[in-house]
Amino acid sequence: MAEKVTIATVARHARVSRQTVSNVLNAPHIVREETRLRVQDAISALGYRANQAARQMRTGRSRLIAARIEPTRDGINGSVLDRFLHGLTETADAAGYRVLLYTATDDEREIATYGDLLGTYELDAFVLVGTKYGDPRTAWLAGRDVPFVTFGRPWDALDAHPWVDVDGAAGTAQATRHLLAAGHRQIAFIGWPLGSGVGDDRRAGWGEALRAAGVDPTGMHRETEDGIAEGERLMRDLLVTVAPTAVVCASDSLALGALQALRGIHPPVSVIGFDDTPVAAAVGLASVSQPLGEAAARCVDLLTGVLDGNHETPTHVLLQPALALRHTA
Amino acid sequence: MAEKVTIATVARHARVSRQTVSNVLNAPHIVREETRLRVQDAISALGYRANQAARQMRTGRSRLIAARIEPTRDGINGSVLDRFLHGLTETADAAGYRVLLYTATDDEREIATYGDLLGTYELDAFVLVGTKYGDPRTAWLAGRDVPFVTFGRPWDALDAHPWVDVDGAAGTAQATRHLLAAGHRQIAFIGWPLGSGVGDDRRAGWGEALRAAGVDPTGMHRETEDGIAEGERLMRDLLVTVAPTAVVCASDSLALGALQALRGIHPPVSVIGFDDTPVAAAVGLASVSQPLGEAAARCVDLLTGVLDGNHETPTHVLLQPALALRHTA
DNA sequence: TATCCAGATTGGATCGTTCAAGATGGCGAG
DNA sequence: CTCGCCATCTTGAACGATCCAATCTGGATA
Repeated sequence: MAEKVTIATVARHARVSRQTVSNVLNAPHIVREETRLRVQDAISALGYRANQAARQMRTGRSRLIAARIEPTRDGINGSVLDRFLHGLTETADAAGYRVLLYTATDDEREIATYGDLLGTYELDAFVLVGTKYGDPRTAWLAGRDVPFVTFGRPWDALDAHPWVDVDGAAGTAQATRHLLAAGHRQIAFIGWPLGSGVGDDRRAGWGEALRAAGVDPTGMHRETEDGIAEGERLMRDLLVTVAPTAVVCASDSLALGALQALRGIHPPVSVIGFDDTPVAAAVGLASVSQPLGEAAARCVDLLTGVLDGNHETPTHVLLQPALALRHTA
Repeated sequence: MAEKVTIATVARHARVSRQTVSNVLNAPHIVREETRLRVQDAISALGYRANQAARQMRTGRSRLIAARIEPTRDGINGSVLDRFLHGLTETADAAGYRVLLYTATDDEREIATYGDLLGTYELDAFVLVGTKYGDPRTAWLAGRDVPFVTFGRPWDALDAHPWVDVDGAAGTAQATRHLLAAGHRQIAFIGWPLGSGVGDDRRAGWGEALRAAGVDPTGMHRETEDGIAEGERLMRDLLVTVAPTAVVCASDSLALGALQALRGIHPPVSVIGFDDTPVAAAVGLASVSQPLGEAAARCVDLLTGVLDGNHETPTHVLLQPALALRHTA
């Protein structure tokens, strides 16, 4: 087993002091070029890597970002988080940060976990996915000046903290316009109960697109909890009440349910889902696709901006989704 | 902002020395009960949390486990990793460890990342998902005595390192027996090219179950890369060549392809997939379900066993899958 | 030649914890 | 009574990096 290589080893090898090596790493511009090159040679020759624990003790920064991983609930939307996390890990890595996972069963426990992570690991920042009205987690973090970014807008106070989000209304509007352009006029919407920021946003995009085209959306939407069975139930209801020729859904789960309700129906009713999950791709369901890798990258950008004390960076980023067209639309 | 609470703060508050506080935390049995309680009161009164960086500097252990997160390839199987990671995070947490994510595009880079993570963060252990014949990653880790566990057997040397796996052969055998019991005799198999450990295992389970029932599996299987389109193609081929009444697939992707090829075919052909992904649940595809949470928990068990120097724990765990029956079988 | 200054380099202190070794006090055996 | 032992607790040093202040160096200036 090779001896442990510390900054002192490098210093001896390059015939300089520890501090000079440290300067080469943290403030290269104040070291004479000749010396700098000698030190860098020694670093690569010895395979030196700065010990993060020691560095952290002095600087108080861990270069660690925390992200929550949830049990996949209905299972379909799980892959959204999966892809987001992948992007986050990749971008954070490039920025010199690592992603630490945590789980929690409820808000209270999650906040307790924050305290634990901050106290023991001195985490630099948090990334929260999905926030709700009056979220106690963001309030707790903000109250302690802990840097964090949310993927998802804080619907009740847009300037409360940095966030990255995808413009859901634009997505459903785009889907609706696509259906309008295909000649549809009876375009229904299946979404989530009133009062959820994301759900209301997606419904609003559909309604506005219809009104802009001179079509009255009144009575053409239905609300329920997420899930395939629920989607199927509401689609059956729509069929007998308003007989739409197309439907836009707030999620792929709902859209899949709708598809099942529409099996065998003629003429075929167009369906567009939301999230472009693998399930959608698998069954050929058209869906609104969120740029998750881009969203993750922007989260890291915002965080590094805050962490490096760069207050000029924007604190809100709203990305545009794309429509993934498949044979259901 | 409250002052930073260190072990010295606690020591003063409880009127003992630093070392006694440390002993209460790490070796409670050598501290007199009265003293121990006084210290514990001080700890909770002050909200003290041991600083991991300082601890790590002294002990050389980070209480960090690394796991790789991959971009979801065909998208369907991504959720498998997702669920595994969730279980890993949860169980590791309970054992006092945290999960750190990393990504890498190829083996060489992944190994470079190992060096980085070990050198900079002094990671305690790695969890690898999926290994292949002659995997350079496990060889590298083993060569440096880095503790690690794989989820998936090392097919070429079962005793090379600790692993947890799910008995794929048992899963396909169970699926096949279910079909046999339903009266099928013409049961085909769609799997992956010969030479992959996992693929060969799953095919073997199917073949053995058939032979055990006195049915000759010769000519009843087809091989291809994973994917929905490929599954569809091979199913069409099977239909015209051997006309099976049921088919077992090595993955849900292949099974979904098979389902598409079978749409409208009468009498219906039964299909059973593998992995019980959300897609399977969504479309009603019967599938072999892996106990992913259990697998993750066992991985953590094995790792803590190795890390705590407990060499009596078993080093291999083979879990049994369950059959999730749905309307396709 | 002496002085000064900016830039480069040096040694010591420090972060919070655990390890190793030493101090204290009570109790039983010789 | 004294010694040694055990249980318990305390003290000093170390982990590996960065920060701080002091020192060194070489060239320009008086």
